[in-house]
Amino acid sequence: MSFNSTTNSLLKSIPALERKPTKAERTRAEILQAALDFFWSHPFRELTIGGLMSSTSAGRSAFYQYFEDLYDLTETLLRGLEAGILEVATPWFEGEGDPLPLLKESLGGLVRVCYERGPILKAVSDAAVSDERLEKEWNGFLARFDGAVTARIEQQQAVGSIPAFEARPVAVALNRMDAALLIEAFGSRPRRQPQPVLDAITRVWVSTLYSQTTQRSQ
Amino acid sequence: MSFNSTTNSLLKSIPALERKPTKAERTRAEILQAALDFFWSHPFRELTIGGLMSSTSAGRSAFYQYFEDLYDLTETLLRGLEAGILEVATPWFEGEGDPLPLLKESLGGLVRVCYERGPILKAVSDAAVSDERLEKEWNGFLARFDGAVTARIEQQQAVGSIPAFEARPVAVALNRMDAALLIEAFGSRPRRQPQPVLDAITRVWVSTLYSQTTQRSQ
DNA sequence: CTTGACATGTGACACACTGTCAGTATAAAA
DNA sequence: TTTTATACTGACAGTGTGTCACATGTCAAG
Repeated sequence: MSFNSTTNSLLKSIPALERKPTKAERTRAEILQAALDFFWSHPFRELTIGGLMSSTSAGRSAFYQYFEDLYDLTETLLRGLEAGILEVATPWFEGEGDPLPLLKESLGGLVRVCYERGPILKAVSDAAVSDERLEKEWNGFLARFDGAVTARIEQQQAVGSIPAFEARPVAVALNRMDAALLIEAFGSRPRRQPQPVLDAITRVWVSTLYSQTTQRSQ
Repeated sequence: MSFNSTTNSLLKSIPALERKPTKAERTRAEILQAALDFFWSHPFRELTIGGLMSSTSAGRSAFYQYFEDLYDLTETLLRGLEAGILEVATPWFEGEGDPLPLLKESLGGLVRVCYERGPILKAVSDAAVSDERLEKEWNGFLARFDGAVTARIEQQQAVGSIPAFEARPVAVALNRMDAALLIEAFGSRPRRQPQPVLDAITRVWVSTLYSQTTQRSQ
């Protein structure tokens, strides 16, 4: 009754240029899909090349035709995730007009994407600590958001919608909070309810950036 | 001119009951110290039992007399760190009177302790993703702070010093931000300046908890 | 001291996983 | 079909782990 409906979801070929995927493309997609399925029910540490490949039609050695190692594979998943997140974050990053609704829209999109692909997020961040190369990619991924948020804060500080303070450390703080919270909430089953997570994140962002605070100095 | 001044810093025996440490205690302390030294200049992933023990006076197998594996050793370091942090966090958790200065004192202490022992923090959080047992300990460690912060928020919401909202998710968000930021800032050399980190953390905590926000609803 | 008993440490082993390579099978092109 | 390039495989060596029987060290009682 059911069949694997997402096997080719990773190819994302441009419809116009569609053509029969070659054997190599199919095997590669099969491996990626197997990894993805795995991450929905197991942590990264339990993944081995042998185990992964035995859930595909190819033997263990075939893995090395497509990926250097498990971290390389994981990096591929990260790239897809980054694209997805960047897309939903656009409103606040680039939108015009009242920034508060834009921020809320972006945070809502972020939570939605991470709810849908939480295990990828968790797998990547787990894997990153064990591999220098992937760790750099992961840090780069985070740093790109840090940069974008910093720029946006500074731009809005210039026009007075955000109070004056050193933008980057606050941007980093907010982004790290997002990442840690989203991983914890949606990284593995059972996932938490998205709404309270969104509410908490929104509260912290909004009060940090858009509330007229009366912070007494030291 | 210099000598290893901290070799026995891990024993922490009660001064009154001091007595000559047995051979086993000395070896154990030597291993812990070697690990600590290691973490100041290398990430957890580069630690192996063989490498660790070859920087001590004992052979590789002796390691297993004292620890189950590297995660067990790392757990020992976590326990010491938790004690240190709990101590400096007391003011806001338990103090009486105007909560804002208490919070600032606690956050200041937190940043100071983590600046001093950042590599431990990073080593533990790195190691945790690779080992189920240590991961549980680490989550427990975080959860204890979540609980304490949640309780404190709710108590102050009851007396009106903090606005009404669901306390736990916000507590979790703030704690995860702290952890991620402190690890990133102080987890490995070169460490960042403590002051901007403290400022950013303080800003987020204070504006989230103690500023009269005018958050427009959705 | 010397002895004995217990505490501490060791070398050698089996295991699991990794990454490589020469050679084979299979798919695609001619 | 034949040819050629591509995809795949099994066997191997390497690295690190954890365990075991045995060796060595320590220290108190005789």
